[in-house]
Amino acid sequence: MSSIETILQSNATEGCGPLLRGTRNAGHSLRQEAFEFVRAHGQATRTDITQALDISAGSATTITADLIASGFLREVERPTRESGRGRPRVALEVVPDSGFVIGIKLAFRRHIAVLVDFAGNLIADADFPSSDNRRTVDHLMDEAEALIHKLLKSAHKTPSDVRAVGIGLPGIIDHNAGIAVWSSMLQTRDEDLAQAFAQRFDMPMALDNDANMLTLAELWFGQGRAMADFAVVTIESGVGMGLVLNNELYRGGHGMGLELGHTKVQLDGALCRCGQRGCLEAYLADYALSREAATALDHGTAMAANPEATLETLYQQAKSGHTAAETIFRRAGRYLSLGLSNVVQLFDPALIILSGERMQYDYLYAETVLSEMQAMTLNEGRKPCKVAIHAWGDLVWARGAAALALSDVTDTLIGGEARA
Amino acid sequence: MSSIETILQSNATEGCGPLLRGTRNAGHSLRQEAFEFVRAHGQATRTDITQALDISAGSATTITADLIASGFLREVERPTRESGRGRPRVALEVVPDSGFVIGIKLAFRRHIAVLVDFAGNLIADADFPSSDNRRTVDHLMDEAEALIHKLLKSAHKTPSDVRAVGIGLPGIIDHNAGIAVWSSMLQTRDEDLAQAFAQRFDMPMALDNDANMLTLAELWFGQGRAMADFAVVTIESGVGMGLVLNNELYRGGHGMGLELGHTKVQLDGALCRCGQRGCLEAYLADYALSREAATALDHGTAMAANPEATLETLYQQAKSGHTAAETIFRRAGRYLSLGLSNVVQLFDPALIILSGERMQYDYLYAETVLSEMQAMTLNEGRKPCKVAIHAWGDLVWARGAAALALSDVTDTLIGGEARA
DNA sequence: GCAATTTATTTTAGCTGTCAAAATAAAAAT
DNA sequence: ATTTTTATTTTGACAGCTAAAATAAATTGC
Repeated sequence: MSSIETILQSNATEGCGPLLRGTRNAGHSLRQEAFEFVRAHGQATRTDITQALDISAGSATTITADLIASGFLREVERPTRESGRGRPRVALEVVPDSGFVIGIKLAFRRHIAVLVDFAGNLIADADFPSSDNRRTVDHLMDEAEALIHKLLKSAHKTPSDVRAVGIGLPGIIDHNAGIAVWSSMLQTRDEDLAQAFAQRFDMPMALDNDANMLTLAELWFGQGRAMADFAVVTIESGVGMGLVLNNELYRGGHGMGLELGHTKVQLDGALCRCGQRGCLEAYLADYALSREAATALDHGTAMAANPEATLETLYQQAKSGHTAAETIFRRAGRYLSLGLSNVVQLFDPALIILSGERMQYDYLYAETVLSEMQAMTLNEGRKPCKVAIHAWGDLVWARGAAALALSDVTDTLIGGEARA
Repeated sequence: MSSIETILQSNATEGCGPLLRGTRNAGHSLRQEAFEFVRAHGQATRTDITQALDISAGSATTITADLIASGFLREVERPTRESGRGRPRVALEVVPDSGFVIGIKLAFRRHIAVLVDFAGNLIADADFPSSDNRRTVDHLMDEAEALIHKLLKSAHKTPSDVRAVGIGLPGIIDHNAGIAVWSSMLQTRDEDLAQAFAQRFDMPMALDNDANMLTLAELWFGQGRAMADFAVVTIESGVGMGLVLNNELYRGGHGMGLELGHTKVQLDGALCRCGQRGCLEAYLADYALSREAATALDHGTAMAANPEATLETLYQQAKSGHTAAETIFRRAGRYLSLGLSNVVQLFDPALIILSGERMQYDYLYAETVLSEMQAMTLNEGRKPCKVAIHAWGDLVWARGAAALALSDVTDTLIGGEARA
């Protein structure tokens, strides 16, 4: 049995959002818990709620009645099941159009946005061309504005239908403050995007880095839903990581995300974009592979139009037996094993999800890489960490951003004072 | 200004236990919160509680009255302060002898135990000789029993005075299950120590690994008290780490602790005790240094009576300018920098505390090591991570174990149903 | 088809924890 | 001695639950 699991498009069972939140999850009101339980399971009966949240039947009635009155839940028409005696349970579900949120991924090449309803359904998506250059905040906001307009237009919605917006972009992002401390897309640092956004739009906005978006997507729509602790690792232009601890995204002590890519795997090792030496990224990222291509391949072949094409060529060469090209991927694979084993050693997650476009280079996630990783982790009596590969498309990132918006809006709308 | 801070004996201000638990800490009852607030601050007035927990003055009265009636709190006699007009606040404090707990560190060479009262005061300590060999669970329990007897006798207490026991020992420990999955001290694996303990004693027992004990000690009595996220790194026979996230000890996804020592810092690197190559430990731990001593020093000098003596010799040589010996420490130092920078990169804690006996080898924590670590971490706009060195004695470990017992017993006694 | 049985949900009455506001206490200032 | 100030306690009310009784809506067994 392989320990790898490849999932192409996880159109999960039903519902969205973290499952399994063990017993009563402190911090939230019962009202919110109940709502989230129903949303997580797609549909659920009052009795289910009674049992899951460990509350009395009476409370379930009161709370759900309240949520129904507020327009967030409704009873399902069609009968739930046939079997069993006694009064049948009647299922509840989230009213999908009780609210909509937008998730946006800002990136080079193109920006992507999705419109998601309150039940987590994808309603529409849109994209917008993006340059490869650094830009001003103002320019970025122009792009976001155009993207949002395009999205809303295609879905026949107006800005007033949108309850919140989640935005993900690469770089070091202070989620709490809504500040882009540093981003490869911006010309300047410490930009207050929350403020910039608020000046143009009248919707709450949540900001985070792209790796966290992806992790949220896994937590809300993917395999992480049933998992209390897991890590997501992406290899793209850089190496990113997101971490879920106790069903919640962990953003590090200062709320700015984690940097697996700049973890050192070799003293005085390969030169990294960041100027330091021996970073994991310097062995794994696009530029790390393509710069070696120059040495391995003929100059003509190697220096293709752009780095991506170079990489593609290199991959084809390796596939067809070119020894030097093979070696390049081989080493990258070994460093990936090492990096993953370090993650396991330090967090002991139940699952690591490898995600991102570059997962197509199967040299990187071949069975050997995974088994090498297992071999490199001390395994005294622990369950070995599972590894899953998710090769899903570009929309996920934006869906993760939508999840961010969704959880924010749930907190304020369902949990907070303000009731619709 | 140096970023290092050396603390010899932190007889902190007053009180014990985590400070600063931001706003109302979900999960606990208000009653427990209030008790913990008073304990954390040594003493606190009702008004302090009102403000800190953001509750009404009336509630503060009710809750404290209840805790006083239960015998856990009492009013402080001597006036709190002189200044100010109006009715003076009257301070409350934990009744120290409303309960006692025992903390035990089981180790090679000697076991240590401490008796701590409910206010966190150290009442007594005791030790007991221990062999350097693996032993049976039964034998280990014999030793624990003897140690507990000795401790209680010296303090003129009986087992019935003890509300709980915390035990720390090296290895892979499943805290939740109370099982020693693997320990260097035991002959066999997967030993159910919780059960073995319950058969001999009539007190609740909590088990954890030694690095976590040390971390708890920092969280309860040391510098970590005011810190929501921090890491503790120890260099002893191995390299251990404990992590506090959100004011709570993080034990990893499977509750068995983290393994910084077996994090890989070099592909195909130095051979580690665990059988793998390139572990951080293989560059830092006692055995890693002393095995190189054989090469660096004269055979006669190198192979001293025991590894510790060897290490001591090596250190003296390095101090007095022996180049090879210096090189050994130098390299260890650089790998320490690397290991620490990886911790920062992955967890982004506000503070790393270096702890353990071996901190005396100041080559390892010299200013250069620290600055090298800073240089190795990507620092785009983040606050640099502070590093503190704690050179405190052997008792800390046991005090950490006591903290474990204390927090357990607080949960059940103050928070739970059972009221004294 | 009708009563008995079973399971789900709603109603009811009551308890607990918490709050706001008023009352009381204990000091300093005048 | 009186006023002012601040701390604590008392009081009355309410929100959020719960347990238990009542009601609903099926199935099963005659």
